[in-house]
Amino acid sequence: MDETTPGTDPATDPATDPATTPDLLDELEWRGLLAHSTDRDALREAFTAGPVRYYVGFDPTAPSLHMGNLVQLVTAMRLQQAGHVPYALVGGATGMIGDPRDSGERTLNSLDTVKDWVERVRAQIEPFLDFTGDRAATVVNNYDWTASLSTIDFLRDVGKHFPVNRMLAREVVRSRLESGISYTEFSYVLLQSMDFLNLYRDHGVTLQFGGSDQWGNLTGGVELIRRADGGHAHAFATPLVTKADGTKYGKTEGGALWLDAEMMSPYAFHQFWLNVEDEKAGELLRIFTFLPRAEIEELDRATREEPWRREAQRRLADEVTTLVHGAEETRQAKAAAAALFGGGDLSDLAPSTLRAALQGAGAATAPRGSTVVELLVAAGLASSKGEARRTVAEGGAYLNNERVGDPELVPGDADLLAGSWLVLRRGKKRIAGVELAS
RNA sequence: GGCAGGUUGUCCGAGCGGCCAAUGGAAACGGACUGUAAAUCCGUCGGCUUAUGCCUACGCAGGUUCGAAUCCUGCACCUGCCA
Repeated sequence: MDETTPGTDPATDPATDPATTPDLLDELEWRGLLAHSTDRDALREAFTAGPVRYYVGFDPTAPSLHMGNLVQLVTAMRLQQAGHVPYALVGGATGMIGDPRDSGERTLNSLDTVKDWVERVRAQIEPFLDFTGDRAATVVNNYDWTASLSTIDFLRDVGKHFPVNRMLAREVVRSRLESGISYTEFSYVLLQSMDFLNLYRDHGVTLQFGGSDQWGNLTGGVELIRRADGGHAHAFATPLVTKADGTKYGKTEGGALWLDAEMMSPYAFHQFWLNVEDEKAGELLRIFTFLPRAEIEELDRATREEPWRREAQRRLADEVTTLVHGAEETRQAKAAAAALFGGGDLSDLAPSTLRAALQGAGAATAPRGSTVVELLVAAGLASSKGEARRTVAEGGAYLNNERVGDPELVPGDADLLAGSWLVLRRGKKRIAGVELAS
């Protein structure tokens, strides 16, 4: 992460360019960020009345945040840039419980694991927000006010405000009644609602947003503030980002779209956005970038009229990768892709360019004398020798951009690029470098 | 606590003594076509020194049998009905 976040660019910063920036609520609406919300007019009024303190939570369910969380991070940035005050909550407590999901009961993580993930998540969140000035962000951890809470207090002060019949009516809960749901997960909504109440009381926070799967938890908090304190708070939910066919993103390439560079290289991250379907490019530009309306509409037009140029995808990939990994990593990812997908002869590339490209795409080492099958496995392009053999048999294996027919082929010195490198490819897009140990 | 049903490969879901590494669908992967897009069509889809071979796998542990995902016993978990 570096300082090249779009927020620091005056040309795209809504807060410093009020003349071209419509009302914040209109802006969120235009970007398709309001999947659900409490009273919109009330929310609009609150936004115009003055700085709103708002919060968004991140549960440590993994060592890194992912694409779904990025929607919230970027949205939090938008609100801050529009003059409102962010509170980012890390779920040290809620992460110990786990919110109910359709796929079934979660496995509880240990306290140590959750604590470790909390710190990682906190570190990931911080670069996205501005911690200076009069709208400085604050990071809070719900473990701080939950850990010492007694069961009796919890049941009297919080539980009393939750009618079980209403809780049972929730979509997730209903869907889980057949397959089973523990009391622990069933109670999750109480914890998150209590978070909102606490932030409302102690920090004057009056708005919470989150993913649309959180809608029940968001309204739970609004309800609780009303019942417990007679207060009025707002909530909105961002849409679930899906592929053009409605299925979830991140099922390819072996898992979720992680923000952590160790878990997903900036190159792979950049490639993901670059390969987005035409129909989704505009939507994703609206959600994930700070490009102004006119520019996005121009990119929409480009996609419609000259889809093969993929201008929208290129711009999307550059913007989002820069936001998450910084300008330098983005430059390298692009350079790597240009070198590897350039279509030219790989041996024409300068050794330094090739090496840098392969480092970005993924590099491994293997002993000399390895067969193509062994190299594919070493490069991580196949998970077993059997799979590697199959790939060769299917005509999907390439060595230095040449299709390989013999699984037992042993590359010789003449095949080495930049001294000791081989470029392995599986299919059209999956590329990795292997350096032969001497 | 009682009775009934269930637990199969990444997921869903067949199989109900040998022909089962296990039908089918989805996902995924590869090819063709393209634009590193979508759709479509074709192929692949447990592992291994590629083998009329071995290993691992049908909730867990035992047992019956020449032979078990399939039968028996115990255990665990899930669901439903009754208390």
